[in-house]
Amino acid sequence: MAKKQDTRERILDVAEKSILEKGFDATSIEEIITAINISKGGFFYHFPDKNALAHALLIRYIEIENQLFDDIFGRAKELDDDPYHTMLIGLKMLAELLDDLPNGHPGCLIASVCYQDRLFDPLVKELYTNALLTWRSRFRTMFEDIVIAYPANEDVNLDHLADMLSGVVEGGIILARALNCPHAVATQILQFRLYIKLLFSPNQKKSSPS
Amino acid sequence: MAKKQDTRERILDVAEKSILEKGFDATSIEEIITAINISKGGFFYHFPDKNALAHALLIRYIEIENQLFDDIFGRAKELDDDPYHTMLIGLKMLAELLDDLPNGHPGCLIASVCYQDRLFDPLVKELYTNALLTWRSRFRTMFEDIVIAYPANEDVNLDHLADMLSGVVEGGIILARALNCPHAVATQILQFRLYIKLLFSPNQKKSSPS
DNA sequence: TGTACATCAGTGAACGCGCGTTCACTGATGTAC
DNA sequence: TGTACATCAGTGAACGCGCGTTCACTGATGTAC
Repeated sequence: MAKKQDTRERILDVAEKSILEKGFDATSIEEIITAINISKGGFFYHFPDKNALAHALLIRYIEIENQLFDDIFGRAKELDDDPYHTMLIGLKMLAELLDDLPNGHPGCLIASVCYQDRLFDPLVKELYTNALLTWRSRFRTMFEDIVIAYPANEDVNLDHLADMLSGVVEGGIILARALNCPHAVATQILQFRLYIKLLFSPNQKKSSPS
Repeated sequence: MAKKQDTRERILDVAEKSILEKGFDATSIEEIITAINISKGGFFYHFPDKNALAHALLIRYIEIENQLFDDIFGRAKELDDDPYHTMLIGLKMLAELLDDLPNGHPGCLIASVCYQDRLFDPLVKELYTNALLTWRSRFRTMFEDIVIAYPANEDVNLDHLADMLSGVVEGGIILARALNCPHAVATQILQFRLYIKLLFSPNQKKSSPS
């Protein structure tokens, strides 16, 4: 039972790594079971079919991501509970954390899967659509708190702003991979942080509408 | 000969569409030739193997993208050759253009391929790394021109800033796909535009260092 | 404590299907003289 | 203008390999009495 969970986790680990490097279809069950030394039957004992693997992988990935956001922005709030500064601290911590990963961020499962969405049943797409909507409302709430004390220097849609964090991370990961530069994720988050800083900065005049 | 180019283009068209939906490995030669009614031999007359297809696809994609940037920012400069305003106009035009596509942006081949990079030979990776570096230097040059007349309100690395345009577009496309919202690409570009606007805006005080 | 049975976490052989690639051939068009 | 030959843009059958999935079986552990 401890062993059951263990084997399952090992399947997920090695599958995730391979999927991020080659995509879902090119990741064969054969290669997964070879890597962790079990038989085909062993794999199908844990997952009814290959699609269930994608499903389980995404659930695990989203959970970890949520935990990470909870931890980071929770800690940021402890350090300074002014909403504007909580956000700036959290973003800096997020950038640092992603920059300190040994081999850089390995890639986002959501991006990988959403560029292959025709391979999966609609349940899988629903899974990551909901995750993105959760993140939108999480960060939107934080921006709403900011706006109360720090009116934005330009008209801005808070949903779009909240989505931008997810978008900048996804884009940063693609830059990191394509440019062979793991630091790109952190530098892009810091660009976003600067945008937030300027947007709600109290010590500048409201600029004229464009 | 007109026909040769025609068949080749039809292969590329249908392959690109499928690759953006399912990924490279899951896109079979069988399905491509069925879609455009040629035989297997017909496919292999145009491409020595499947990898050559990816190569040709990327070359074509990058060329089109370059042309698009030339057109948009060239036109923007015609409208207002002050570098700050050229940039703001170009970004708005880019957002509008991507928003007007009938079914939204179909996806970025570079993102698709870089999330499956173990499938390809190093030449393919080199191709899109170079493309990204080209775009970096293109936009960096534009920002250098801006900075002369409009000193930035915060310290910023112009390479990172230039990369951010590519990153925001990539991230925006992922948001658009994952949220079923084609407009996300445009809204994210407009967020980036607002960042640029604030960063170089002349009518605000320099804020204190963080 | 011993025994019978059930469940868990797999094994390993077999299957049929679809894939990428090869290759001998072909009919239409272009070129040389 | 006619003929011979070359090239172009494919056809279509054949190949072997690896894939996802099924299934009868198994040995270790847990549970009931």
